[in-house]
Amino acid sequence: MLKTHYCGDLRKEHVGQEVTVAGWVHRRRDHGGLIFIDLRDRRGLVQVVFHPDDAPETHEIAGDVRSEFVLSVTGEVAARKEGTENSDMPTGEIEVRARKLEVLNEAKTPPFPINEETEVEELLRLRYRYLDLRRERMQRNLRLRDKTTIFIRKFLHERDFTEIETPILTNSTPEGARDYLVPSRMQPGSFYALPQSPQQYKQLLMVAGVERYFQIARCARDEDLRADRQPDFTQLDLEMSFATEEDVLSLFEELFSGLVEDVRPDLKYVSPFPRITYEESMRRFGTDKPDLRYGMELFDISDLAGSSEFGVFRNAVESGGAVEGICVPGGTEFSRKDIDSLTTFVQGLGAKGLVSIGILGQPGSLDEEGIRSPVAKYLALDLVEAAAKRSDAKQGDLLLLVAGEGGKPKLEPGSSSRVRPSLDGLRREVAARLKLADPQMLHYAFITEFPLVEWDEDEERWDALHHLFVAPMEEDLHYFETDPGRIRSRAYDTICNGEELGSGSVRIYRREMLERVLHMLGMDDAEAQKRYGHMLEAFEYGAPPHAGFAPGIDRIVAQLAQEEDIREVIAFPKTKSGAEPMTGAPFAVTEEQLRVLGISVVKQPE
RNA sequence: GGCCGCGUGGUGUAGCGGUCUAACACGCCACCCUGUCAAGGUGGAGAUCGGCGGUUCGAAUCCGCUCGCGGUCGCCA
Repeated sequence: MLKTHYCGDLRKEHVGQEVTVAGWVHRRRDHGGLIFIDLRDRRGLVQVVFHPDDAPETHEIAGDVRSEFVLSVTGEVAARKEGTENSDMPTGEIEVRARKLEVLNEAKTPPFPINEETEVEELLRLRYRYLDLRRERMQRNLRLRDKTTIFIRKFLHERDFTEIETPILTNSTPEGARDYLVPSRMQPGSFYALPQSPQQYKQLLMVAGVERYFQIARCARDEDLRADRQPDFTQLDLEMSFATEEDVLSLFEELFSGLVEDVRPDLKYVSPFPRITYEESMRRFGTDKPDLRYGMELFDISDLAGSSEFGVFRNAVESGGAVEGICVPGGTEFSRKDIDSLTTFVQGLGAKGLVSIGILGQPGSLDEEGIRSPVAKYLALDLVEAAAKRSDAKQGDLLLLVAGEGGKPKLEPGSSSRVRPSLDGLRREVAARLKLADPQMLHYAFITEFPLVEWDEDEERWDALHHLFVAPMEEDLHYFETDPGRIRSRAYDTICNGEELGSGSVRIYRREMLERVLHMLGMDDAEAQKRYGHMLEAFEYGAPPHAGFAPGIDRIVAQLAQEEDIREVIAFPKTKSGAEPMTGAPFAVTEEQLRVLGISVVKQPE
């Protein structure tokens, strides 16, 4: 090695030793005579001093050194003089008195500061990702990610799981997200797909008798991106034979708890993890991934609003819609402008509007003076009292209500199916404005009993909500022919702080059941055989009951790192348009490359 | 694909119709400086305001289109 010690490791005990350290120039302080250089490596910073009297030539070289130069410095570790110690640095009690300095490489002035945590435009950071990753925050995140995967592997190996790799070049998934396709040269016109998840392989590993499998698996889905979605991402893929929901959920509760204690012992988490059914979650929070760090649960006054004088409410209910709301603690403090902006906000989510009712008086004995609302004159006092009671409103709280009409298309503003999504968004927005969520808290929970299928309006057929291999709940099997939308599945999600971390289920492991589901989704035998023949066949050879789970590593690490965006915990992420600004991917291929593959590119019509 | 936001020296921001010959901080360059640690001091270079078009006597500032980035809805089994 070109160094004997890491910069950040030097301490008082090294005083008197001659060491060679190597790293990057973090900062230089040139006093004309004395020169100080903070040298940085992966372990931290150490101050190097260049005395003109100690080594004049070395001192002279140090004068020409600039930020991010790569140096090798040999010298003696010395205790700092009385009064010049720096208690802010772990190495602050000592310094290296440079005897010899070698410039291993020079560096241009970086396009953004490496030595401080300034916000820099993300595109620029990605273009120079190798410099961005040199910064402390990114180094910390990369290490945290490493600690996370180390923990997971150790935890699962201790429980007798086997890590098994599955193919990167695989088959297209007929259902689900859009595939990334890879052309086959040897079979022109045929394509591989990158895995959206190793779902089928892991079930086949169960048939193979592995019993306990996991993989830290790379996956790819060609869909539009978000702060929590990258085109290629990593998930912890896991499957267990002879397991029930309880086995999987308790395993993951233990895993997540242990993980927090191992890598972020300074953060809090809830124990035990709440388990909430899908139906309950939708009713209480309007979403299947609620942020449980604060209250403001939804309340429903549809039953009362139907007889209201207020046309917006009455029409909503009479058309089969709903009137629901949340209660903002202390919300009467909101200004007219605050409420206007919240109205605009929910309209963006498909609500027709927002009705606000400030509770100025004491609930239970409200009079006209006791409520403040733009539509006060249409609202009967007993309706407001009832709403206040259901939401447990106190004096000073603000009720925010959204009404939606039934029978409208799902996405049309004012549709009843926009009520809960709007209130979910509103709840998050208000919580963010009032800072209701404890940033030190990781509020994990499990959501269970998802519906098995949902109606696809465009294709006019039932579609698997999760995927095809989710086992339906035994007691709902009779709905298969009568009311598929009511079939509950044995699927579950893990959520944390309002984000979905991953999902899983008890699987179908019998041919008949898979066929039954495929038929319900409108697939005939020939089609089923063509697409899922290998699964149907495998299930005929003694497939054991099994269940699995697949949480996203990127999201888990982002939360542990307290980052809002998974790009902050991915070494080389892509922009929203799927580009990778450093390498320039994706790129235009040559005619020759296309010819070999038997592909011709059609210009997109304008 | 829809909607919303942003795009000003190397970086982060200010300016939002004329006095902008574009300001501030950091960085950069030069000189001074032997105990600093976001060192200090003095001086200096550096942007025509993402691009195109329009409105106007006059545009960084207003409008349209476009590109890029981001957020969100659709989408993401």
